[in-house]
Amino acid sequence: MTTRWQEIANALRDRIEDGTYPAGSKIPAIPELMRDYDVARETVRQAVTRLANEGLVTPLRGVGTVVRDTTPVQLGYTASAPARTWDVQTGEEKTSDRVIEAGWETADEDILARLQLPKGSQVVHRVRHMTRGQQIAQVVDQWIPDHVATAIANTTGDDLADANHQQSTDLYSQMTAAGHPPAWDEETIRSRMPDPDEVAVLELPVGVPVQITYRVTSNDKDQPLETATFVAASDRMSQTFRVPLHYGKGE
Amino acid sequence: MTTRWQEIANALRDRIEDGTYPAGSKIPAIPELMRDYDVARETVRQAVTRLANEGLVTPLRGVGTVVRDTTPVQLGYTASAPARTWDVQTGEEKTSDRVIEAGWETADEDILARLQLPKGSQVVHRVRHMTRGQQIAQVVDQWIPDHVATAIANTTGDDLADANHQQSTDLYSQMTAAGHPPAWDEETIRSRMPDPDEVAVLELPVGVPVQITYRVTSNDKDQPLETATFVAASDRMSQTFRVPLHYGKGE
DNA sequence: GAGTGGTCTAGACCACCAA
DNA sequence: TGGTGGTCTAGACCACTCT
Repeated sequence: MTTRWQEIANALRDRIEDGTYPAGSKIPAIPELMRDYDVARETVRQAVTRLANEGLVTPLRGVGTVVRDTTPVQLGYTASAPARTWDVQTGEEKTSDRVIEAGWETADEDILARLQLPKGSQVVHRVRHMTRGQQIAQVVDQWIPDHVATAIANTTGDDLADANHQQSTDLYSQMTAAGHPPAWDEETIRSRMPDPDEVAVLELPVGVPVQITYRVTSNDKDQPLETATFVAASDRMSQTFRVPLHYGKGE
Repeated sequence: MTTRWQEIANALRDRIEDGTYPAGSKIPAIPELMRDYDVARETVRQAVTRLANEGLVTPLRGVGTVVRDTTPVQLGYTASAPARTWDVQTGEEKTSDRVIEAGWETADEDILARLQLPKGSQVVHRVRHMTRGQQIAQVVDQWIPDHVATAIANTTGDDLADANHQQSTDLYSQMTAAGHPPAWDEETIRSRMPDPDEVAVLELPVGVPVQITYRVTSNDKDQPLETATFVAASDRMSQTFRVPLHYGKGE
């Protein structure tokens, strides 16, 4: 059984996918769809809302319902991509990475587990915003254990817990300088629909999920040096990994 | 300005998050919410629909609107996790990996680019379903160039283009046996809302995005041996990568 | 059968944008 | 000012589940 609003949604989706309504154009206005399909306003709205939740269109008050550009981000299949890249799609937009908040805090249970620290441990907590163009593409929560942050402060003079003290060099280099070179990290990726806070910060359109990355960075003795949680707008970010395999060499 | 339905959605979300309505329980029925907030039926439905689209609840006809278990999948922060794992969350459920379709086809533009093949090249195309428990967790589309598939057929006798010919050994081992050992792969991950087909195949609840992985596997001369597109239900799958870093050793 | 959610209507009012 | 989408109502009927 397909309902009335599903019929309408399917018909509109077909026309979006076959190019009848190309990206940037508008689908017919609600009153027009009401006449076309001889249904009530709310029925049309149900259909349009569905398409919005699929990420296909963005309704704009006073303007119309415009078709979004959902071009797959999968451009740039160069075999030599770096381990972690921004999307190639939009080319030369300006990117930045700013520390918004920083300070000491008592780590909660989750962070303690990730960093393998005893209960009550102090850590440096930093919040970073990574932007591309005018929009925030990614929010990063980062935690660094006491002894690592202190070592960096003593060696390089950089106070990680001070948001105004902008570090020019990246954290991994600072760790290395402080005698804690990172050897590997482990990244776990999942995605889900955003909560209202995330919608606000990332300025997410309806129907765009967030991609979450949990990272733990460790040294060559498998001792955690840092952990971070990345929350990325999935229409602005993708991640690429290069994974070494071990075949044909005695395995 | 917060609208009436947003108020209701926010109130319900708060109670879900603070544990008043724990996972598996039901939020109040629509008629009850109508009385509580003194609004019309559609207004309540709007609020509930929103929560469903956020992935927090699943309305069930004849039953009620139940709170979904959104426990983060981030369990198992063992520093020694394998490069690619199923979620640890649900423990010992049975998993399977079945070839649903297989055959030769002329590769389209996208696949040609990934495999660095000339126009008109023939490839083996396989569709696999990876299930956990009763549900399909992941759909895999896989393409293998002519010369690799032929080499495997000649060496091992396994016909990749035959869905009924179930291979017991995995593809990477078959490649290695056929003289094409894979050296590394590159995986690009993004996520988006599912289209209706994906909703049907993966039996996705409302509000659950799909996580897409594009993989290209290459040999030590950077020649592509295989490419695949994974479409995973993001509430059933997460991916973990272990990334080697290069600090403190002359860099 | 009683209770749940799902669809749909006809009409109203509001917020927003562009000419 | 006229057209766009967004919210809300009061009521109806339907599909489904459980007892």
